[in-house]
Amino acid sequence: MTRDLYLYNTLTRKRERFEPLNPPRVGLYVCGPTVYGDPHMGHARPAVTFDILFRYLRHLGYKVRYVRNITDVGHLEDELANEGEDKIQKKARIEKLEPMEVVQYYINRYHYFMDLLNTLPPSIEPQASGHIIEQQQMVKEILRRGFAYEVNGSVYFDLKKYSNKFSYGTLSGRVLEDMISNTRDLEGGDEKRFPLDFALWKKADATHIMRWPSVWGEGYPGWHIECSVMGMKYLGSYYDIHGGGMDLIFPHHECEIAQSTAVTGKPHVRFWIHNNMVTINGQKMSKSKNNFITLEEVFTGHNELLEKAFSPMTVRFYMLQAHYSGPLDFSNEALKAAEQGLARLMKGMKNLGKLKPSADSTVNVKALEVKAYDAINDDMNCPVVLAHLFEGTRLINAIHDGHEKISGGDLKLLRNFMKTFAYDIMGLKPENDQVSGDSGLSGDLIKMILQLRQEAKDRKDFAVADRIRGGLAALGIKVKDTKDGFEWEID
RNA sequence: GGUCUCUUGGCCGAGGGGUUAGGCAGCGGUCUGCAAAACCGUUUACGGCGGUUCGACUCCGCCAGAGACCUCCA
Repeated sequence: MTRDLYLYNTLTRKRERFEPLNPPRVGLYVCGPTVYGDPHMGHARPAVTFDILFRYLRHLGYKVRYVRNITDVGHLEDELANEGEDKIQKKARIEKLEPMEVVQYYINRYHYFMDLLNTLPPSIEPQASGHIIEQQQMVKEILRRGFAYEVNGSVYFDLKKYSNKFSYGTLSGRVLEDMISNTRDLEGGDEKRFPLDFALWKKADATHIMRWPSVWGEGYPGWHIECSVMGMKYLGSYYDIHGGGMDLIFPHHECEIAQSTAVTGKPHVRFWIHNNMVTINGQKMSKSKNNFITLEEVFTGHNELLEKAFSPMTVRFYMLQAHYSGPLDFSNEALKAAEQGLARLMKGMKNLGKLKPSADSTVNVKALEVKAYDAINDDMNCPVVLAHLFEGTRLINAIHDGHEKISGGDLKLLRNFMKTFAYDIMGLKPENDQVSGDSGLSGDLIKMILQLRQEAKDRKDFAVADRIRGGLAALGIKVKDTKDGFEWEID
């Protein structure tokens, strides 16, 4: 019934059938944030993308270990030149905080906003700073195997030596020779034997705060080593899936592959999956371009590009309306459209509970379910899944209005289908449940006032009825008349 | 400069050689004291020029435009 799941593998540039290496277990590693700033729309994309994958793999019955790292050390401002400050340390200096204070603050922020987006927490969320010893061990092992060298207390990966035995650049489709001729700045760190060599361990100079003792002296790990180390520590030396933003393909993931391969002699990941970028006016949204919009700004509406606040589910829905592999352009209009669409879907979900079964069905629920599975199995085609959920919504409304009939068995099937796909797999959830207030004094007061308005309407005193409606509207309470009474909601 | 990708109707955004994506907006309608909401229905789309083909928006070539990576960024 569910058929096979196909995923696009960056490594082979093909869609491949997914099969766990060690069923029923699945190992999923995703690159998490570097915690030196507030999470923005760009961080939400991989979080949502791989949340869908996590949810769907679990839905298929796999025991998934989902590891998403936190980078809290070693990420320099300028990686190639091997200089520039550590991102965390820079923030700490500016804000006059302990580096770990910065880290903790942004981890908390990240968790808070990811939770609002209804992404499930990973099984393990390892921090680079908590795995210094393991990283040192791996660096030692790479050294022992002759794929690295030490200079003045720093250790660099020896790409020339590596590329004699293995090929570097397969993930990003690059050829080492081309890269040499095309590298903008061949000068870079003078300690390196070869310009494209990258740091595994860096000596900490006198001003560097984040430092750990090692056999090479006091220092800190290079950026790429943490993912090799933590992925293999928790998922084994060869695991199912590694995900992240496509901007990480080069050099981060390429270096990760090189490090892991240097140690085990083999690649460490079966499927590489990369989500595309969130753009704004067609340009990538990023820290360095300073064109990013934080999730807090979106959720509060405090940004000049936004004319109002948008809810977390609206953002989630908006992301799911595009396939993860394509760019997604951010705009107020797109979010507004998503908001309306989501509202329609959620109203359908609400009507679903009110449907009454008939003796027979005039709708084909089974076909709908099959199509939805086909869509999600086709490289997580969420836009098409949503299209089928809207088809389900259309059916629900038609049944609700008496244009179609549904049998008891089919109704059960339809409820299960809609809930499974909308809630369990797409990870959507109802929001704003203050409608038709049942909560507290103000809710009761509004209800009483509306009761009076109803009575005025019943005796055709529309002047009074309109005055009440207008008065409530001025207070931000929107009244909607229904067949058998009224509904209200706070704006 | 190198490598790669993209160009779909008013907007967002799927898709694939011949058969309805979907959402939003617009328009028409149902309902309603009015309004709002809701629901139903609905309009001409595939950058340009060639080629392959019985048939291409879908494959190939060229041109134009946009973008990504080649420093850090999800």
